Amino acid sequence: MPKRADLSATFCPVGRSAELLGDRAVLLILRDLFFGNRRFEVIAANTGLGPQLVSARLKLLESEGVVERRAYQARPVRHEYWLTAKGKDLFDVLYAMRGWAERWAYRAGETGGGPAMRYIHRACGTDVGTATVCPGCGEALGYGDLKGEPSSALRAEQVRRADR
Amino acid sequence: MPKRADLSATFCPVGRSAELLGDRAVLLILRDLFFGNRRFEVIAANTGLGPQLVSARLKLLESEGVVERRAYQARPVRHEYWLTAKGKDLFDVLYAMRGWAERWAYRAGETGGGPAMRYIHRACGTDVGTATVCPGCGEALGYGDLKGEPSSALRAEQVRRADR
DNA sequence: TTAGTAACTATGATAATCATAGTGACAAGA
DNA sequence: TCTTGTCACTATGATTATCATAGTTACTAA
Repeated sequence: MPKRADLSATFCPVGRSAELLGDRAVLLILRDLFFGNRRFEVIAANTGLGPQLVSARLKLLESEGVVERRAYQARPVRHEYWLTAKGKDLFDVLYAMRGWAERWAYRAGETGGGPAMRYIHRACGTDVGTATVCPGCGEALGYGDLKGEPSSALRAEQVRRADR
Repeated sequence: MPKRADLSATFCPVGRSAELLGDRAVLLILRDLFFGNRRFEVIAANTGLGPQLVSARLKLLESEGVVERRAYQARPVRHEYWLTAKGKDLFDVLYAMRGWAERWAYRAGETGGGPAMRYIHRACGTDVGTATVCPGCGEALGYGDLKGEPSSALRAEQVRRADR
């Protein structure tokens, strides 16, 4: 294909986000980062993406200020990838995507009853379902307020992916 | 590139959403549909996408049950594209993308002071900023609760795009 | 008959992606 | 020392998606 169209100049905010987020590799890597996976190999394995794509996207995310590289050991120098404040602020987007999928993208009983990924409001312990406001205490929910727990089906899949 | 990897089988809800939403063309078309643009040519012009891409993505969105075709005239038969309930439920995702862009993707003063796109809570008239809960009355905000108003810079861009 | 409109389809050049294999820098054990 | 192992990548070639541009279909209106 020819060079992908550049959306960074548009005044539309969805267009500007789409420049970065309208890419499956970026979304999958962000998901992993929110999940706590910070190592290159772990991200590559869990996303199923090839190493050149992971490398290219992490460089892009770093240049956009969404991710930062931190050395976790010298000799040999090795790095981890951490979300910046700008990166953490993308939580709402991924959480909304997750909510939509929970409501529309599963056949009945596919995950064994509950949601594929359960979220608990840390402050009050309520299972929030797919809400953006806690149904227990009425507080608005953002990154840090929630504790995610994958269903057993999802956990099993992650273990399978790690073994490769 | 080779056939894009299939994410429809993963148990991860973000992965399932990314299958559809991890694509700039899809996001731009959805944006237009939420904006009220329902005609093929209008969408093609405003997104800047070529007609084959628009055609392919609208077919995809229709097959996913996100969009439905409605004839708006017979002789010659012409169709418009409308969001279904499943489609309208994607509002939270696009609204979160917009919020993130408003907070991070503009240089100071680029839009002339305010946000690129302003949202007003219909029920109480409050400008909600980028909140998911109305700062005026405390209600949770979803599709239908909000009235969007593009900034003058964004309006000007839309007019420019329409003239082509 | 000619021009116009809306919604597409066809064609060819180019670039992004996948699968697979390979590299560099070091540590640990035999 | 030699081999094996780990982590984070880079290199290569086949394949396919995308862009730009032009063309098609089915009508209406002048």
